[in-house]
Amino acid sequence: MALFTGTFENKVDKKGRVSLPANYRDLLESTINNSFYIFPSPNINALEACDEEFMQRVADSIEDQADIFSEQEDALSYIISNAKHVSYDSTGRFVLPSEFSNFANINDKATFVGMASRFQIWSPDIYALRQIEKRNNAKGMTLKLNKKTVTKSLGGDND
Amino acid sequence: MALFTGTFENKVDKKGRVSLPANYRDLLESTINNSFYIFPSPNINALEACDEEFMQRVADSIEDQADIFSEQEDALSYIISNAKHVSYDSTGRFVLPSEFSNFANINDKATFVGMASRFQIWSPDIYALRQIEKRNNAKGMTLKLNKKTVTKSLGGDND
DNA sequence: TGACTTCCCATGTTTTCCCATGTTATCCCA
DNA sequence: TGGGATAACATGGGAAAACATGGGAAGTCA
Repeated sequence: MALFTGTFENKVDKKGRVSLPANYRDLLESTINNSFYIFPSPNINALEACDEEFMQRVADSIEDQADIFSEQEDALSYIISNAKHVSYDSTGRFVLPSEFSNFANINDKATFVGMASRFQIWSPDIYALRQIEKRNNAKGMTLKLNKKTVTKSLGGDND
Repeated sequence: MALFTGTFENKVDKKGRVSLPANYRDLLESTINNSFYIFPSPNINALEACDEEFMQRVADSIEDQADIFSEQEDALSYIISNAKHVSYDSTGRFVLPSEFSNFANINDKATFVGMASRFQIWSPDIYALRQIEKRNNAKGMTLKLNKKTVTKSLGGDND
């Protein structure tokens, strides 16, 4: 699975085109048609983006975890139904749909934020504020690392 | 998993290039593209670096400990979001991104410090001070080693 | 036909790659 | 074990490639 890391700021031109950061493109290169998915975040004032594999996990989670017609299903299907499948051209640019840039208050610049198996797209101003918060939170917070020898291979894993 | 040990001081040239200590390179040689990850430490005035396996552990741990799209997840993602994937060339050098050298007050020299499964990158001056502190703290301390024959927790693979 | 979208080419900047050099560490043989 | 030969390493600098970005032509849809 892709491992999106780092933060990048790119320009949005008058046509709504943005360069997808080059190393994100590398992580997506296995995908068909140089494409990925964008959807508005359920919780925050930003966009989320992911590859096909991740989106499939979301879809599978609906079937496995959520009772049909439940609120959980609502939340997950919100993602599915609002996700746009976009592809980037030979120069690495994609068109950020206007309803998405409106949603996330993105004007002439966009900040890409790696979130491991997916990434976010923010208005740089809004993200700058969030980043400070994030660092402050990170200071106090402890993350217990999983045991070593992560058994990706065993299929039936142990949690 | 890699075992980074020792301390090394290398020069940062005007292009921001630094030689990764040769024995660190050996430890990373199995990685794709001779690459590793750098991120600002959440707690100290230095940079942290690790291989892909370690970063994947961080990602997996977050996924296990926090719900997706949650506040908790967002805070824990500080490392991932700020980690840059860098690779070193055939002469063993990588480019230290300027935002990182600024963060860690690194100018023309950098100190590499092995920390077992990862390593740190310091401003030599700051590290020298910190080193004295560290030794003073260590003086009175007793340390209990793990049992020998490190059990790989999952009983799974030894490679 | 007009508005919008996609593709292609152009450009300046940044980054990466390649070759060169001096120094240090390692090897080898007497 | 001494000392020269050889290889490994850290470092400099220039050339080539990659990248982000702008603009226009061609294509598409209603």
